[in-house]
Amino acid sequence: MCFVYILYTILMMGTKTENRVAEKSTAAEQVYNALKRDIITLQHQPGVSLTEQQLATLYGTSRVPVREACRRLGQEGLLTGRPYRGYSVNHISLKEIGDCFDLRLGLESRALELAAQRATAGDLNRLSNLATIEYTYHDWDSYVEFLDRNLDFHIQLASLSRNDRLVAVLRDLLGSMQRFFFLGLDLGDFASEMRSEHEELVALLSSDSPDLAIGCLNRQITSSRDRILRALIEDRIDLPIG
Amino acid sequence: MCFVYILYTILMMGTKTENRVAEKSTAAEQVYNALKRDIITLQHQPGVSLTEQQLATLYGTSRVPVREACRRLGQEGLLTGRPYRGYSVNHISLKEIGDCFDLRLGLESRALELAAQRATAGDLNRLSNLATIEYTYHDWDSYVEFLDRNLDFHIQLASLSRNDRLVAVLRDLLGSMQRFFFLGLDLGDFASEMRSEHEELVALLSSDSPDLAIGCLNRQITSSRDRILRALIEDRIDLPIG
DNA sequence: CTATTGTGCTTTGTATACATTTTGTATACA
DNA sequence: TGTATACAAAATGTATACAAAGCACAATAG
Repeated sequence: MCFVYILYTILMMGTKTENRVAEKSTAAEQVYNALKRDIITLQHQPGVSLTEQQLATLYGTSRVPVREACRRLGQEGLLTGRPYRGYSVNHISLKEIGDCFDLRLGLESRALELAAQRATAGDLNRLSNLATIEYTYHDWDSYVEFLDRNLDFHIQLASLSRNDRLVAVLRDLLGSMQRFFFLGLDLGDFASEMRSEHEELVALLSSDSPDLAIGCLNRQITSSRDRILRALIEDRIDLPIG
Repeated sequence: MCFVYILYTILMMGTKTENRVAEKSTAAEQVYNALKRDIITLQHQPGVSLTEQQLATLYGTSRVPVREACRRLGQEGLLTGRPYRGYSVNHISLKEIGDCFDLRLGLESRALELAAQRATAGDLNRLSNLATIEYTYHDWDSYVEFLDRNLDFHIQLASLSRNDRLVAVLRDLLGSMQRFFFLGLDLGDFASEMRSEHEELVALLSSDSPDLAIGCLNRQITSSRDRILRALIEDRIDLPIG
């Protein structure tokens, strides 16, 4: 291994990853958040066409902030915009679900590998506070918040890798994957199964068993994917294949 | 393994990954390309401040297309924009180089793993055509084109995974990493060392040795990182650490 | 002398008017 | 009847004018 990289590795032990500050809400930011939420919760269903003017009146602003929001969401994989022809909400295909989970596996595995090398005891303590998530059955708002906290846990876990770039990519990916959980599934089952997984993961990390933790995470992500796929099939929810 | 995923896997064997069509050049697209090129080649040096108006006059257009280009480049990690305060070209720190290479390792490893399962003989033939890259020593234009083709090779290799999402992320990442090669290094050495690596990789893939191929790729990426880090140190190029 | 507040300048944020492109439709012609 | 062309409608792409926000610096009160 290159001696420079050893130096680099040592330096990284001490660096702090920047915590994203809450940015002040500009109109473009608000439209971005609202539109993203509405797409994720399927208020705008996959495949429907959206025009800038339409969204502008819907969210009470002009076309410019809408435009910016649409471009961002386009890059995150929730929208597709064709020049001079407007936007359409991306379809959720079986292929896309598989692609996203494959990518997620790669990213989170790598992040956890790095996190095991770099995380401190204090980091793990702070993380364990996020691990336990309350959830009341069949309450929609509660479920939305549960998903938010679940996302946050995975982001914070990845942040222990101290790799800002990786975390940024993962944040976008997990954000757009939230949509999968709103496909008309029986949501209760998911939450109850996912609850204990976080604690298991933190425990393995705390006991300094990186390989076990990575295996555990892989099993969890894989089973999450399979839960979704199985539920889709069993509930006979029609999705495009490719 | 979930039975549904087995079905999914079989289906994926036959799917074709969409080839990105060359989009017609709108002004925003042109500014994006020009600005990206100028940042990568360090015409705009790391750390300098840029204003929308300044860029608009520089590239001969109005602020709107410039704005869009800046937002895209911001999301790709080349620029940082602070609200009401303009943009600045991101610094290249040792930490960022390390972060990017770590992420790249994770992404390309995963892609190659999938590619080994899914690629056909025809795919590998087509790829091997891209593997050999001509390069004339100490010719700047030639070196730029060499880097472009090197990028293309890695993108096409990753495309064999049939995972569009992964490819999109990798494309952005590798694009912003191009900048590392323009830090005033002796470029000739890099090119000559990198040339044979592609062929070795394709050969291992063709001989159906996925594990060897992944190991080979990992060594190549790691040594590429170390070449850059070592050259930076030896040439005494001052970079921020964190 | 220090801290705070106000003022002005710079730059982005937003709205709106206009240009350009795409696509569908109607019509003329073979 | 089929095809090609011209035109109209709808949407984004671009430019510009104005509003809002941040920051530096000076003036002022303590």
